[in-house]
Amino acid sequence: MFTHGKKVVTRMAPSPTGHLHVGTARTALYNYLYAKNKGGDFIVRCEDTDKERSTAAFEEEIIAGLTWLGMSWDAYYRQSERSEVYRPYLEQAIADGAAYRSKEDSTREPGTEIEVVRLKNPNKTITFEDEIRGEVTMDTTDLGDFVIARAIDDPLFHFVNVVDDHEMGVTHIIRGEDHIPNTPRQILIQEALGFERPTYAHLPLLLAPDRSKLSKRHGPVSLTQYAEKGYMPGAITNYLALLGWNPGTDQEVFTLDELVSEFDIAGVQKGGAIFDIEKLRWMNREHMSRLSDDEFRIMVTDRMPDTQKALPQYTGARLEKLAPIIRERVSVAYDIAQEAEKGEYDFAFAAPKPPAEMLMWKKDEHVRDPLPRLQKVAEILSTIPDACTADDAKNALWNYAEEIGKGEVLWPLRVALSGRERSPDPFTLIHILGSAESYKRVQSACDTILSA
RNA sequence: GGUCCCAUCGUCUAACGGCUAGGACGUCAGGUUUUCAUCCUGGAAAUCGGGGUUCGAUUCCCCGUGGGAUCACCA
Repeated sequence: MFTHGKKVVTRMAPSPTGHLHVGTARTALYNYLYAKNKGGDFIVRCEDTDKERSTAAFEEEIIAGLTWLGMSWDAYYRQSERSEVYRPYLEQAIADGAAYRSKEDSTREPGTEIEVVRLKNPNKTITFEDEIRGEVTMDTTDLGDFVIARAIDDPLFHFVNVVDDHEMGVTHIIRGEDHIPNTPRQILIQEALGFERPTYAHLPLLLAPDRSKLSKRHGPVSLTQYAEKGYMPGAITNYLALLGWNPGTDQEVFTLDELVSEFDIAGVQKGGAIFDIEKLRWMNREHMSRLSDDEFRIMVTDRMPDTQKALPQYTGARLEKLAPIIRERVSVAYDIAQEAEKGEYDFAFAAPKPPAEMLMWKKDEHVRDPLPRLQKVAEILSTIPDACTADDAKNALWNYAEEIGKGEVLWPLRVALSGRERSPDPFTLIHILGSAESYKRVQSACDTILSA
């Protein structure tokens, strides 16, 4: 399996200074998929050296988010607990003449003299091979002797990053293309320290619909917000994987395990990709359609608002029969509550009281009195068992509907049962409500017409 | 502004010099034994521009244009 003898190690290095961004989740995913596809290790390294901005809550959110998405790591590090590993490397670099101490006026606190450590820049051109973009060349001269440590025991990002990647045996650095400009200076540090150069792969960025960098002002960008809306983790990893990568086939729906076996860095796109919420919704719908009836029922029960649960005819059994109807009308779990609050499913839990006007089938020029049709329907309803399938109901009513005219019979029936202009078909409604309740509702509609 | 990256339907993408530029989302139209939804079928929709190289460019090269990233004693 390891054709080159060396075990693949990838890492994701988030800094806990903000919510877990979907772009960060995607970077983590690509690292995870690549490592697992190669039978290697995926490690998470929390870059929390910025004491001012790092919080335990954000770190917790990152861990929870990755776990929720189904990713697991082979090692977890926290830079704040590794401060002692950097100093020897820093001292070595100084001893080797690759870096030097420099007393300067602090930029952050003017007037305060500090002793920073600067890298002695050899001022050369760096060329590195990017797995996604090919050869990238940059002149490091304009970087100057850049600062690698604020003090001998306070190393900066680039230095820490390079040392950690080396110490942790990271073989492939897969990260956002916003890190391309950082690469030459990190390579300079590697060379100063005598480290082997890892393989680089810079991912295209996630963009907002206006092609600018995806940020808060474009809508939800934190993973938590999607989780709360009820997006399925498998749908999110699936969508994120396809945003910038393609498997080379027309398959679009994948489980996480399938992604692991199909993933290939060669299929990664170069250009930035717009985060399209509509396609994510479609993807989520695809994943929801693969849920078992039991799984979906649990989701529905969980998302149904209390106002619905308080309705007079609300029962678990009724909800279970309604679930398939809901499934074909929503794309995300959040839609369930949304639709329910709009009253779309009230008919299942409370008897409606449609006005006489609504009971009339108006597609036809000759509007006829729905009363006799409903009376006949009620009569038929009384002959079928309460627990019936939609087909049972259809078989019992179809001949009469055909004889009179389908719209003339089915429209008033459907409105009598649902109280709405638009709803599932009447046979399905009868199945959900039972023929006894259906009978009552039809009778009630007859009363409405009579008293109008 | 300097440096770097990128460029196929509105969006995500396929076609790694060779059929009529394919698929998906969205959209539009028709059908699915009343409405809505689902589902099915069909349609419209793209190679940024200009030069090369070649028998032949979406594809390779150059220039332009456009978009993006980055220029810390943050990460």
